Amino acid sequence: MSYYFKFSPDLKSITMQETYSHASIEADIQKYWLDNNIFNVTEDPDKEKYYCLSMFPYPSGKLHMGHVRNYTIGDVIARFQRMQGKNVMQPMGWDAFGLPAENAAIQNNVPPAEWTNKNIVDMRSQLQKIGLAVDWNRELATCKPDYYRWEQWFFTRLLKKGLVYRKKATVNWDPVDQTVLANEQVIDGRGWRSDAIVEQREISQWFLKITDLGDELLNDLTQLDGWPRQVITMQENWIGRSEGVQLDFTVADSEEVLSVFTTRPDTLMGVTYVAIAPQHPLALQAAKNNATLGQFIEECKQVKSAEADMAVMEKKGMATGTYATHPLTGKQVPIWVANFVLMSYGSGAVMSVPAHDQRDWEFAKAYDLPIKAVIAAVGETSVDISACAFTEKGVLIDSGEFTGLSSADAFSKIAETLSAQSKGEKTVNYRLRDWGVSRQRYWGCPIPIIYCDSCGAVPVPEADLPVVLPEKVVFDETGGSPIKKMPEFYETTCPSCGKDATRETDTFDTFFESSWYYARYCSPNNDEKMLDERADYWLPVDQYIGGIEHAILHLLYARFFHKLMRDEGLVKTDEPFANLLTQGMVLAETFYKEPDKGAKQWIAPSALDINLNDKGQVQSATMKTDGSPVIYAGMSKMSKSKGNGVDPEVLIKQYGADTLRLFSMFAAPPDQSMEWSDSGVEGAQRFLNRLWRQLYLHLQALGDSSAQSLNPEKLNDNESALRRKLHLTITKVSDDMSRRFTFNTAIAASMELLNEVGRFQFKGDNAIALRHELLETLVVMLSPVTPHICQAMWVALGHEGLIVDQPWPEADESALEQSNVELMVQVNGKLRGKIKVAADAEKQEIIDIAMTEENVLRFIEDKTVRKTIVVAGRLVNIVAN
RNA sequence: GCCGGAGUGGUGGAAUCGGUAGACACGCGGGAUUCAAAAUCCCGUUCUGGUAACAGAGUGUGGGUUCAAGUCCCACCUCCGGCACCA
Repeated sequence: MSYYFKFSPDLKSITMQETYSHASIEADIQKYWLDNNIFNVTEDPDKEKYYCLSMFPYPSGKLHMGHVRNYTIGDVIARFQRMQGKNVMQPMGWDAFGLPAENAAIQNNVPPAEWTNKNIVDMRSQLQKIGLAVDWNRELATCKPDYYRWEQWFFTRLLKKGLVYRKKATVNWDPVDQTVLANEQVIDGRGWRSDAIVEQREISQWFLKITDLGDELLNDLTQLDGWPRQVITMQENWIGRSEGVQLDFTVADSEEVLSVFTTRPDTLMGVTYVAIAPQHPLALQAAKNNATLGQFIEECKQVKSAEADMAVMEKKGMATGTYATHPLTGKQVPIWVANFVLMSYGSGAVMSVPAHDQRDWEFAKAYDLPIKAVIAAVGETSVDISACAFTEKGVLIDSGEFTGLSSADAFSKIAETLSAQSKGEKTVNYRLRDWGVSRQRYWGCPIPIIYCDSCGAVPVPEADLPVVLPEKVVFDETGGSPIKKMPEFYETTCPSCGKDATRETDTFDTFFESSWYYARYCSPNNDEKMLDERADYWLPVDQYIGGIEHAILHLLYARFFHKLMRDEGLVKTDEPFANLLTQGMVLAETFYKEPDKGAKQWIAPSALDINLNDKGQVQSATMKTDGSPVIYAGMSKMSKSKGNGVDPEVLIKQYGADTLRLFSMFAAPPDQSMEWSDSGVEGAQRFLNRLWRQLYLHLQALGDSSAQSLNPEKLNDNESALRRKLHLTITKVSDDMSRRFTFNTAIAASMELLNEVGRFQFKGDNAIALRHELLETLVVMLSPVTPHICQAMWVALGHEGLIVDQPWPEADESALEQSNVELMVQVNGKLRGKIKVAADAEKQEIIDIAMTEENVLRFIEDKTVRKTIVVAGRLVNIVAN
């Protein structure tokens, strides 16, 4: 193998050839970084710390472009911050529990642990080829007992504090495979393997009281000014704090009470029925003597409990035949079973005011229930209750003693009246529901609980932790959890009384692991404690980077967990992530064939000949194998199922990591989706080649002599303008990198500058010195994005050591000054000319010059000037008619 | 359905605080180099009219505010993300 150039092992010299080859350079530099622990960091109280974190990957076995994009964004930020002089920590690890390992186990007959561990090895080596500035000493995998033991311990602490409880909740039950299915395993209401109609089943599960911290989770969002506005809004809406009244309807001829929450107690006098969930005990009771009702309740079990499914399904209901007593009027209203009322949300019952709630209105219309208007519009607006519900606030009518009150007054008055009679109370309610953490799956962290007939649910004592998940298991076709069939796992004795007892076989939701990994990175290898004082140095995370799809669940659970850890004295801050950057998806072209019968068959673009028209659009595509035509389906998310993914490992081999990184950062701003383009990658490579060649030619011109120091005073006008451009570019790139995170425009500005350097005639030693400043600065500014080639060029420029330890360039204010500025001249808002004026010209002077501009005159000569507007440094607008 | 976001040339995108629409790149067209090709370099490239200068139109659709709107306001259309057991 021949090397175009070769580093000396100490990074002290390089023989630069005319053309750039990534092959040897990248591997050499990566090895240097790893061997010399360049990115391993320790706590240094004298330096400003910077914790840069990208969401850790699920070890699927194959790196995809989404990963490359995510980790490159983080890496660019980490390197940039290090060049700002900060003590930067960028860790990496594995979100290693989860469903895909179980699927692989069924498919390939490999135990999930073995499959996962192999994937981690493969993916680590793929990740390292991207050239990330990662401290690999901190690596963790959530499926290792030394990680998950701490969340088991923490769970038992929470249990003792009363923040954990057990209640029944619905799951998707596959009656054929006799197993619980994840939502994604239910397709059109059927089990993905068995094709059996899935039922909703109620089983006992563990919950964390996230609603206890609802107010704090909401209020502390105001601390997160480094988060995108949209994510804050989504979290606010998700938490959905509302103030209302919790009130009781008594069930006629019974001791039972139906407790309901309403945000509109002012409409209480308009209640004409009460709706309860199909699983509600009262519904089940009523069904005992009512076969039709029983059948309806059975049907309701077939609707998936996902909110989206609930929202679009047909609203159905049936009368129970029982009645509830209105708390104020004492009148009887019918109790209906409704398929849209969730048992697991609130008390499983709602009061219905069809006149003033659209969903209740539609239900009442469908089942011919009475509609009683109790709110009238304020002012002249008339309300037609027969067309739709009137949901605004207004003035109470037909409401007995409350008639005439405004909605706001009635809210308090009715709440007081209920309270005085002990029938209700003002309450704060959240849309947010408590976090169900039980999963009936194998590949997860065992929930550390032992069930004893005498003592109940007993937490596993600290000394017995961790409860280790057995890794040598055999999966059967149904996908049921193997540990549920392993007596050697679940048979145990009660820690309290010593009698025979049963271990919990459910495992934690994998969001449990991802809720605190960012903190554990700060205290690696501590087998005495979950976290230690090192976490106080690093936390909070200064910059968190990950997919927008995690905007709600993961980020909310992690914020919640952080507050729980704070209350336990494990961390000192209120919030885990000071700044958040949400990256968009990676898209690629998709093609499919549509067989006569059956579903679309997706074809990988690599298997096709794609014909473009003369405008470069996809015209048609045919199979490489037999020339048969396929259909172009536009851009969609890269995925296995659509076969439109590209393999980063192959691309790195072909183009190099720098080219791939450069393209990923250049193609779109990080928060937008990014379209994959083969020719775009080639364009990125061309740019690196041009940069390399410019530097090569420059160094050739210099020969053995080193560049003179630049004398800015002696530059001619063109040279000064070019130098001004350089320092403007420094300002722009610095802002793009640190504040805006628009790496695409930072790169574009560097390209623009290099284009000018290529066109410029540098004559004389001082001009050559200017070119040296230009190229050297470009190399430094591009180094966070393309660290390998820039390191090589840095050495070629005659420097020793690491470019990542160079200070970031600062713009020279004196280079930015200019004597003349160009202004646009508009007439009636339309651009008609351009003028050059002195930078300090007065307004009148500018207008006078603008008025003499030939093309401007054409548009104003037969008109009267009514107004002139001068925007400093930008434009002049002359209003004339 | 609910919550959040996005729509700009042939394409990805730029225009940061209401002030030059289309930076930068891809693609395409033309040229140079070459025996030829690849690679590289140079020029052109929103649309319409015009040799050109220039003019008119133009940022999903329809209205509005303003000297000035891709940017602000109202209504709508389409696409994307999330909706609690995919991660």
